[in-house]
Amino acid sequence: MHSPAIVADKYREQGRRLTPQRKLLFALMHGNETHPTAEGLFAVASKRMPGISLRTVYQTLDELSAMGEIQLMHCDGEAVRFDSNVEEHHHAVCAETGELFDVYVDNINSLRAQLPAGFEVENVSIVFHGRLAEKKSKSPARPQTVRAKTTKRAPRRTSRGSNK
Amino acid sequence: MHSPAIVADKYREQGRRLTPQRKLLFALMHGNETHPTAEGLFAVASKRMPGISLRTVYQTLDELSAMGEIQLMHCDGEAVRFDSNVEEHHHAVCAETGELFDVYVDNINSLRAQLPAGFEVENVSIVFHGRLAEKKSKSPARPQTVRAKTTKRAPRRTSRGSNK
DNA sequence: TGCTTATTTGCAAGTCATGCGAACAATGCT
DNA sequence: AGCATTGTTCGCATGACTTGCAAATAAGCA
Repeated sequence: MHSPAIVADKYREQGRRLTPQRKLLFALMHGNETHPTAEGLFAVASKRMPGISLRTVYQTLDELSAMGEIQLMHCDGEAVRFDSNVEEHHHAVCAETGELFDVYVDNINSLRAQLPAGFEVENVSIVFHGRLAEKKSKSPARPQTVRAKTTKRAPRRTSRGSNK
Repeated sequence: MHSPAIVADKYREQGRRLTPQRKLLFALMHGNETHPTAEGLFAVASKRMPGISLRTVYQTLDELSAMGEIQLMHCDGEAVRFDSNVEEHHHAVCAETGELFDVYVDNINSLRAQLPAGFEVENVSIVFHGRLAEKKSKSPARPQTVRAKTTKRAPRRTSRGSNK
């Protein structure tokens, strides 16, 4: 996502108005790597601007995504998460914490996939499910070859609806 | 998913009862490659057994997934789809029709991914988004190299809630 | 056949999102 | 600055998809 100033310009160019709510949300999303849900962002925004409406958060996020400034990301059956990173990238989800990380994969084209006849791929999304080992060493992330346990994918549980 | 007879045995072994509803649903899911939603399966089941409850369909599907006979599959923000294929495989979604196809990828381990430090991958899920070209030739699906347009991923729309 | 206990059902309730319209406020103009 | 115009915000209603619950049923067994 572009800087708040640039996004503001794009807004103006489109005849949209710059409200305090929008300014706040631009700032909160810029450089945000937490992949927040609307509710999550709303919670943060509410601290700085009590009274802001969840409806406005949804609305602004929708605008930003329509403008290509952020991306929507559905993970399992959870609430939509918003990603300020619009570069081509993928994700890793920690089964422990639910945290979501950006992952860059540089050789997607080398995948050998048995696609249906006549299927034209427009884009591929890859999600690595796993968990963060108890952080012992803190070696920086570096390219590595995936080594997924070749176990059958464990039936993941859905989880929308009541959870009381 | 195993044959209805085998699934029935597993049910009996677990002290579960064999009801007509369950038998029907076993039969409908066995070999089913349409990745139906609960509502979809309910619609089909209702024809053969008017009066069957959507609640029962959900319940039976949950049991089957808990027993590892089927898998849950979340695609974008849509309703959960149930997959009778529990082998390790992936999916392709047609943006045109929403159809979902099984895809086998044989060299996932060769992906070069920049994962967070200390992230242990348990499994990877890959979804190919694209569309089925107007079926002109009908050459059988054969292994091929993915050739995704390297365009930025188009912001996909979420779509739950009203659609009236 | 009669019991015991698992199931089925229908409805209420819950979560995440969007539709809608009235009250508000950013902009542009004078 | 004052005012009109029209885009925005906000709260509530509505909607889609699921799950919780409890009463009514019906498997499986003696």
